[in-house]
Amino acid sequence: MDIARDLHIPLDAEAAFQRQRELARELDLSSPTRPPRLIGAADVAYAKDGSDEAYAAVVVLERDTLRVIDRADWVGPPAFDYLPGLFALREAATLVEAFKKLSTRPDVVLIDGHGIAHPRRFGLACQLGLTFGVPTVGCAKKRLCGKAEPLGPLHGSRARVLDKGETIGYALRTQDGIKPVWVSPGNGYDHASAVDLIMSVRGEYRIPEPLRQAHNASVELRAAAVEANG
DNA sequence: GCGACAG
DNA sequence: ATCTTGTCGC
Repeated sequence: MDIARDLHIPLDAEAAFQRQRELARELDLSSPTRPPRLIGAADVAYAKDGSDEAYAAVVVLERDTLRVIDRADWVGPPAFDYLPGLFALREAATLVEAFKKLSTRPDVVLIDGHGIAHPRRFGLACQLGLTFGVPTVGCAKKRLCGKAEPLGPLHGSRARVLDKGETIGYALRTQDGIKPVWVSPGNGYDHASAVDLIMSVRGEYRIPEPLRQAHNASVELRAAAVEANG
């Protein structure tokens, strides 16, 4: 799967900000044309010691069974230090390499981070959506920007996230009495479809099952590397 | 000027 | 993200 498009994101922070604003205009935020059957998810773990090593994992699950049917990974150094709002500079390249090794083409990929719920409306999920050429949805564990309206205590409760008068995403309760996750379109999705998708694969934990599997895969990848080396 | 700040 | 110490609950 080597259809990765080069977005030409500069490594200079200010130039990268500007490029994010440009690329945000290319996003397709309409509802997906067909219901997804194969759900991908991507996550990255990092070395516990100081070594500059990233462990990227992408998995593909069948939506009906929530079973993993494909996985791919990549290990190597991240290109950039983490900076809020420039998360993709650090994480995107590693996930692209893993994604290219996938033998299956998912209908949508869940990303551990924000989509348009981002200061310049171009979070990691947006960048990967354009790069992969596959629809993406962002599902973050914490808010980056904007303000959420109050939401109910039960699973399925949701509240708009507003930033500068604009709806940029939803806080979504995936389980009763558990902290919400933060859902926003990456590319090829609208708000309502993104929230519906997360609810349809929420599984039994706060983190939706595909992302939980991707997280496990990246952590296991790191464990295997420690096993092999030092 | 003072916080806030995906992973 | 990762580390850290203890605590609460199934």
